[in-house]
Amino acid sequence: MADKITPRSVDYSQWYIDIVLNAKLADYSPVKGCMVIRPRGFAIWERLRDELDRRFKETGHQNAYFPMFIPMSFLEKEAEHVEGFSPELAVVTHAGGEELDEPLVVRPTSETIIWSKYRDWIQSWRDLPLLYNQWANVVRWEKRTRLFLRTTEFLWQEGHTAHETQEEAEAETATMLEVYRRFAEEYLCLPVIAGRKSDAEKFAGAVATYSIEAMMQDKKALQAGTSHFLGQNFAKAFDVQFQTRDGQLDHVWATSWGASTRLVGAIIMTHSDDKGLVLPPSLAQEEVVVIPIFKNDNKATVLEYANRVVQSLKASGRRVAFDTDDSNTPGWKFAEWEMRGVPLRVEAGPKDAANGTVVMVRRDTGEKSFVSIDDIAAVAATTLATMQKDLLEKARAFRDANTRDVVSYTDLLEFYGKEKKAKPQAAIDGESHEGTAEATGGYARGLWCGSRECEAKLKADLKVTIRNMPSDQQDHVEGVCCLCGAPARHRAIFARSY
RNA sequence: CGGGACGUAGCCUAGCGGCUAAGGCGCCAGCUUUGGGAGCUGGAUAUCGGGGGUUCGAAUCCCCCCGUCCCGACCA
Repeated sequence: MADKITPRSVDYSQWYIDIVLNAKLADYSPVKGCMVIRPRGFAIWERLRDELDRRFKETGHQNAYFPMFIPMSFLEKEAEHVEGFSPELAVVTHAGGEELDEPLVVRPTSETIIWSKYRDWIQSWRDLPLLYNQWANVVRWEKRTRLFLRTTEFLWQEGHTAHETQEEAEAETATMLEVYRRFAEEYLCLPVIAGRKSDAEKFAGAVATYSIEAMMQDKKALQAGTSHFLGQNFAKAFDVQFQTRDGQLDHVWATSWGASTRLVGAIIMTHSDDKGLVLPPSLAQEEVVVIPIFKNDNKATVLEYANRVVQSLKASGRRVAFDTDDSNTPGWKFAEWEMRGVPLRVEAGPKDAANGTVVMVRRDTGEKSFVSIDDIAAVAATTLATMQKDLLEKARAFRDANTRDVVSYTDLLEFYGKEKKAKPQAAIDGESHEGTAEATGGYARGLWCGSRECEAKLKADLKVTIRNMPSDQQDHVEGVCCLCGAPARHRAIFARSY
């Protein structure tokens, strides 16, 4: 098998690609910009999806499915929406051997087709709220793609809700942002900052966009989920009116919210190391791999012993892989299962069989311990629970260590380094490509006046953007904008981003 | 969409105008081994990314196209 994982310190982008490919999570496709998700990668998505779906249902949402083909004219009904998406649309012009009367857009998102139906389904305040979600694929023709992080076609869920009042819709937007925040932290071990996007970064057609932002190991930010307050924009575009409690007609208030297979990329980039994938136990296809270590003369004994270990773990509800292959050495298997990101490795050899113990090794820390076979199930359970907490805390500590408060433009310049680019080690060694952006900076937290000009200047000078304005940090915004010195209106998180 | 690098077996690489395209890893068979990526023997696998051109002769030189990666522009 491949043992080629480029160290992060040499080339972070290549490290990420090496992990995705070598851990067999995904592969390239014959169509540019698309990806094939392989079983080990899809298993992560499935677990993530099932848990998120559970949380949606817990908060009162139902699943539905809308078609992937959308009449071009639908998109054109909301001006900002079509303007935002038109550069990345895939359009079907021919079907059934004939040219279509009206081109069909392959959905880049489903607001328009969904609102065209909401118009039929909503008449009275008694029909509200409408809380629907769909799991689907969408297509956005991207110029520059990266496995999981930005692909032409990707999988996601999109929630679309309709409400009686503005307050109710805004509350829904906040509720779903909180669902994402908790899900990211509890289940994916991704510490995130929840907040509102600047106008420049908001969704095409939204009144306000909120996001959760995670920090990758190269200190760049990655948007891991979004929740939009759409106001009455789509209701007006699709003429969705309802009869209010006092007999008036009013347009409904809307939200939409989504998270995608990009989350898989975020998980890989947050937790993994130079040996391969590291996964939160919650997401791992197998939580434990049991590796028997035998010689020909003790093979039967060891396998029987190891099988007892496997049965004990399975009986306690663990997802277990049992690697009985006899053509590879234990060392090879250790490396292989580490690359695959299995959280716990249990080694059972002749010495262990004699002592009634096993060797247990944590993937995240490499820590080894000897455990009695009688305790294996209990110890595995507590160790996995600990790992789930530790991964979050490790990521949080990394983020906090790379977050700095800034008060002036000078601070920002110093933090991010003006146009600073480092040659990767490969280039220094005389090989290959131009420099990749050095892992400088991180999150800068500072005050902002709210002007588009300041934001644009920062992006032009340093490629740094406002990630969001943290919802829980908008009290006591007193002082001046760290960019222009005008009175500040918001506290913002700045970063380079994916 | 612009700039750069690359494309030879599943993967990595050699060959850079001349005979039957070479090696390592992996794969298959057998033997042997197994506590951190074992060893021996035998075997299979290449329209040299695709098309066109130059030439007596092209993996090798030229043109066009396609793809991947990196940088930029664009973008959630």
